[in-house]
Amino acid sequence: MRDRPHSVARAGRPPAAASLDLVCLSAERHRLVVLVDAPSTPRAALALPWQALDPAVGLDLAAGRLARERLGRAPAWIESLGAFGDNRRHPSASALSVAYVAVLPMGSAAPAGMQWVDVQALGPLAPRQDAMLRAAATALRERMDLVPIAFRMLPAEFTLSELQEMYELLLGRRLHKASFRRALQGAYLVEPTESWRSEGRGRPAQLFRYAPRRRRGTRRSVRFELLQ
Amino acid sequence: MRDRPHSVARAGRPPAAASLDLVCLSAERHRLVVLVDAPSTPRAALALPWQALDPAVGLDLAAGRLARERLGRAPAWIESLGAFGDNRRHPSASALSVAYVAVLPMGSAAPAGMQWVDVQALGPLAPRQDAMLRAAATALRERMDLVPIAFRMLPAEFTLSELQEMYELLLGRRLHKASFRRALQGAYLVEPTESWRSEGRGRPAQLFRYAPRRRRGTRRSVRFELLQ
DNA sequence: GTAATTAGTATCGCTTTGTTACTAAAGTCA
DNA sequence: TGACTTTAGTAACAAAGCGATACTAATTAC
Repeated sequence: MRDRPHSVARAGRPPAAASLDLVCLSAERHRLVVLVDAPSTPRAALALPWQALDPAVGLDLAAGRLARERLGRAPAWIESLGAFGDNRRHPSASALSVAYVAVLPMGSAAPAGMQWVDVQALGPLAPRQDAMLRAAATALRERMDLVPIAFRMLPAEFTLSELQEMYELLLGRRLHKASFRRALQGAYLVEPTESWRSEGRGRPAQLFRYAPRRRRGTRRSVRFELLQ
Repeated sequence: MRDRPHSVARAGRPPAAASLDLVCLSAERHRLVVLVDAPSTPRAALALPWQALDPAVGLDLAAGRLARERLGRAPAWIESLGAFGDNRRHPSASALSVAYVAVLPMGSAAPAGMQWVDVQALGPLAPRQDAMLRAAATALRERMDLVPIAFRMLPAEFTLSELQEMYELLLGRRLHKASFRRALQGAYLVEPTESWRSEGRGRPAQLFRYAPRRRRGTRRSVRFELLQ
């Protein structure tokens, strides 16, 4: 077994001052999945990938490196999730953790030594990492209006039904097909490709790609209905 | 001069592993203001309030205490802003900082030894604290749809014109009076009081208070227009 | 008194949105 | 082959939302 960062704490050396954790999310068959280290024994506790925080390296840079190292590729999107340190246990035994949230397109294979796990049916996670996971899921939902997260969780070419299903997965509710497409068209965010995909039964679907175009900034009224 | 947390670094002792910083925002005459330590000399650099992070205390708890200590009262709203550590200088000389953002109602007096400063016309701030301030202003704008931030930046009783001006200040654009009030009424967020306020010229305005009522969850369509 | 100023509302027309219903193109199965 | 099912995609209508203009109301300034 390779010498993983875990061993810093496991070996009994003084725990690092802080850890850097990665919540990497993706989708699989209408389920939100998170990337965890494959447990060495079937009953071992699961853990999000993490490493000791190197004070000499900037956070964004260190998080990007951690992601590329563990994923074998750059994530489709990564952003700071925040600091976590409310006395909840963490595999590093550190008092403080800095977490980043990242996404991969659905269907990405799990890197060696890791696996995708349904966030709904997730085994025991250290309490602080559990808080990170819940914060990450909330962050995806709250930021998908501002950042093209749903598009990043799809392959480069996708059908509009896949896009709508991704939105439904992240929002946790059903959307209306005609309204969804009308709003999407009005936003000039996608462009059609020449390809069509036939997926078993039914009419083939046209493939689109994310290609946002400059459009008139139509600032809308204030939304009060999400408050409280 | 009292022994401020600053002296931890200034005295030449080993810098703390991390700092805990507070970006406390409020409003003054259509300007967003931030609370800074009053400089000892007129040309000294300004600094956001901060202290060395105690690893034994949870982050939310420590931030709440720091706020109450420095403000002399609990803030009207406080929330984690994130971790900052990208090699930018910080008064603590620490490699890592955890920041919280808080708001006080407009018109709150600055505590002793501190002052409100217009965020637009702000003197030199340590680069990392400058990044926190910009992140805090962005966080207010992006989260005011989900959290009643504008209401927390007003006194308990306020006029609808004051509320609209607060929204305009945070959003950075003008809003339409009739539309604003129609949307507000439809959301059942405020209730009128018996009081009216006469503010110099013009017709007196009725005072309202924030009193959100249970309302039918009218989930709306997806917003694509803020993307990219 | 009249004018100016701010608060608050009514109404109109346009846009956005939800719904129902439709057409299109594929597979399934008798 | 042809009826049925399934999924993709669109049309059309009604209802709701929204922006603009214009109005009334209550106060101060003169």
